Amino acid sequence: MQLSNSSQYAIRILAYMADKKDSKLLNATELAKTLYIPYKFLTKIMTELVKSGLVISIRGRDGGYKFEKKTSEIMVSDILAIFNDSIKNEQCVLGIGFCNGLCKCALHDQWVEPRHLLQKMFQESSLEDIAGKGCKI
Amino acid sequence: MQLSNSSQYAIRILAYMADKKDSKLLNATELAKTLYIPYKFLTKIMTELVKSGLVISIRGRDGGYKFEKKTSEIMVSDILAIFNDSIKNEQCVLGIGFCNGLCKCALHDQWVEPRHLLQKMFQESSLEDIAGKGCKI
DNA sequence: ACATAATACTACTTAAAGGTAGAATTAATT
DNA sequence: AATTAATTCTACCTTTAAGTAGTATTATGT
Repeated sequence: MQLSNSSQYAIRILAYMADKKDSKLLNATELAKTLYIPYKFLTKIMTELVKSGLVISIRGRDGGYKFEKKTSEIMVSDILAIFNDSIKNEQCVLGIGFCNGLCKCALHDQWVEPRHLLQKMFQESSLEDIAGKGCKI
Repeated sequence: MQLSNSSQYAIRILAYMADKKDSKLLNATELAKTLYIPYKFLTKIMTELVKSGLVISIRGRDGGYKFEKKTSEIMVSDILAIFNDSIKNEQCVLGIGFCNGLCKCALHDQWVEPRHLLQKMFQESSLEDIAGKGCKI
């Protein structure tokens, strides 16, 4: 019952970047060291974030990453979507095919509220909101 | 963001068994067919449940499984514990080492309430409560 | 032009979850 | 005693997530 490592890392990276958004560019080496994320894995994740249009990359010497969009416009749920970690309404806690009003799983009724709260949490938290909150590690 | 297959299967199996608890014994073949769970994987899971003391197995002809404890005394959280799927208080949504009051992750404050609701859901749902609710598949 | 320092790409390796196969064991019925 | 139908054990296979390695590409500064 947890997010994938990629999602966790991505949120931590972007929250850190949001905190430091005054600085022009942040490069992979610095991010990896600061956040204790394996360098090669981090660059893989960053490339995903670039392809998804959340951040821009500048290659070559003095290059690095910066946001493409405003941090107030990037929600945590947007990040989860990139790594197929979204919590969908149809998602059944017991993994049965169709879990809705007609045919619902044994835990369906209990699951509705926590799921909704999770969705709300991810959909309503922007990077601006969470920037610089708490520790990095 | 979901339970392991083993946990999902185990809950579905036990909820079904709780529903049919009038019948003396339920065997793996019937459970696998009814619940559309791969037979061999189901027996593997059942053996875990036996070892954990939730159910008793009777070997040999006319054998099968039945509950060791009352279904009102088995909570969903007990099942999750068997498959290392419990939601713990220390569990950080962003996977950082120590996420508490002193050093907390960027999403810590938002995570507290959903996590608590999830824990509550699992800790307060007994097999008796969820027996026979909804569909099986 | 060249050296340097950065990202991007391709491919591979490792670890864990998910699932399968087959033989061994057990117990009831005949 | 033999047959049958059930669980259990050991070992393996498959798939996916996680992580690594090496090279190619790009752009800056000298």
